[in-house]
Amino acid sequence: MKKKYFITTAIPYVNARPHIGFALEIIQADVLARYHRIIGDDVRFLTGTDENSLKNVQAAEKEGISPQELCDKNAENFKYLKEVLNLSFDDFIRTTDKKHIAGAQKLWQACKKEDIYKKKYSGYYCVGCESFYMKKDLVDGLCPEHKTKPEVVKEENYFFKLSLYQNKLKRLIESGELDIVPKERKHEVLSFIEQGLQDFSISRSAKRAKGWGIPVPGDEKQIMYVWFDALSNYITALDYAGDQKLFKKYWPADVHAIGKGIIRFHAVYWPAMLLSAGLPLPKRIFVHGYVNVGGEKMSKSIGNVVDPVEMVEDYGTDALRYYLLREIPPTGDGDFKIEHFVQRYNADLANDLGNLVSRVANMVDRFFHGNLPEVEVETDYDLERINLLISQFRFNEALEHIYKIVKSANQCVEEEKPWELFAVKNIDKLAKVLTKLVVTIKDIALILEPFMPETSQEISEHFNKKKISKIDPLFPRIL
RNA sequence: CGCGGGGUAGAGCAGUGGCAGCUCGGCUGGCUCAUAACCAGCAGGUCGGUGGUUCGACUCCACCCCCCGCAACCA
Repeated sequence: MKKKYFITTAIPYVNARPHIGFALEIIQADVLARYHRIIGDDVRFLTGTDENSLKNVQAAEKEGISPQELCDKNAENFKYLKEVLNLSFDDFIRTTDKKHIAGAQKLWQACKKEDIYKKKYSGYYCVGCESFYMKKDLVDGLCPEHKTKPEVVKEENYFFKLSLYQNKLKRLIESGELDIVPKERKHEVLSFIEQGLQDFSISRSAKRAKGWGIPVPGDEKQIMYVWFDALSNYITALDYAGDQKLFKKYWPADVHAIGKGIIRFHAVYWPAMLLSAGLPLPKRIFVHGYVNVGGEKMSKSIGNVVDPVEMVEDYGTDALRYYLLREIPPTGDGDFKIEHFVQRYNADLANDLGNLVSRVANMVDRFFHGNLPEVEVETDYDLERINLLISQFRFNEALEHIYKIVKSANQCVEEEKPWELFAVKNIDKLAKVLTKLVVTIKDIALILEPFMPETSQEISEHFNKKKISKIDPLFPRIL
């Protein structure tokens, strides 16, 4: 019986194009998914889009189309990442999908009756922003965006009794039953819980949401708070509201991959919702950091948003995958700089790996006309170590380790000097040396598969041919 | 005292109670199979500051300074 492995990413809003930060998240998840398939697990890898936001209504109005049309159009930008980034996700959930809407409502109803209650709420509401502000966020009592005086709006919403779950959540997280990686994030969540959990609003008035969103079951004047809606995607995608075949097979999630900005929703709200509904909790939450650009936070107003699609058009999928996985620390913040990208590309991909492959292919071609005699060789590198690092989410270190093997292969060429062996006609030794190099390259290709699937396949195919010919540069240098 | 992360070579980053390390860049050699690639070596650091624990602190503790996120709908 195969072990199942269910991994998810967060579902981003569709009102902006995918940026490099989300690319990091989904690529990390892809590495895990691919790795677990290789070790024989029954993998399901889910991603999708969060579409029930008021912003979509506003943007659609501007373009003169319906919110659904806008979402349909924008969701394509995210689905398209599958080709652009060579991702292996099996399912793509949209929060406007029928099965999602039904599932979110089912989850709402599955929550304990006493956990959901109505409460009057008042706040400062800016008509321009169509959102509430806390008093402390106002500038001289005015909306920071529109500089207008917000209305004091009183509204009755549904609340979730999060406070009830404080101790239970603390216990589950402390014990690691709900594991949060890395430890710093776990401590952060625990310290947040210890400060005391407040009940949170899980609905808003349908009028204020302009009717866009998932209606609260039994009360069409209210729609669900987007987080209640969005979080449920992890089970609605598994047909939680349908035949539950997938749900029974794959839930609970083995890993939720998320960014540090939404950890509270995943580590506190979501488990509490599941507890209330009597459903199993995810096993692990993997929290990555943010990708800054040139030392600054990526933002539209600064205009420094990096588009992964453009990067791939310019440099290729595997180059981007490699850079993000190697250069950005898996759980800390990283800095994206095109100069560093070029440096990594030239040094690691072109000079070390690409050139190794070229020189070895060329020597086999030149010295043996592509036909290596069969010889036994031994290798001495530790591939298990790399698997361990991947399973611990240490992608950068795993790649570093792989590159030690690449480096040692290049050293081996220098030490053995195959061209000299050829010159003195020491063919036995020459065959051994080149065979060892070919075996090493094939192993490198295999172990690289989760990180750079296309490159891995290209190398494997070339070196598994009966006749090994010269090969075109895998990564031409960027000048 | 709101929460969290960080300060190590020119740049980017690892790191561990016991000689400070990696990559890039710079310099010097070697090699010619290869994508002007590869290999060896050299230069470059008071490991943010102060105090403490210790035979010994970059590492542990305390305090301080500086940078960066978050502070309840941003991956």
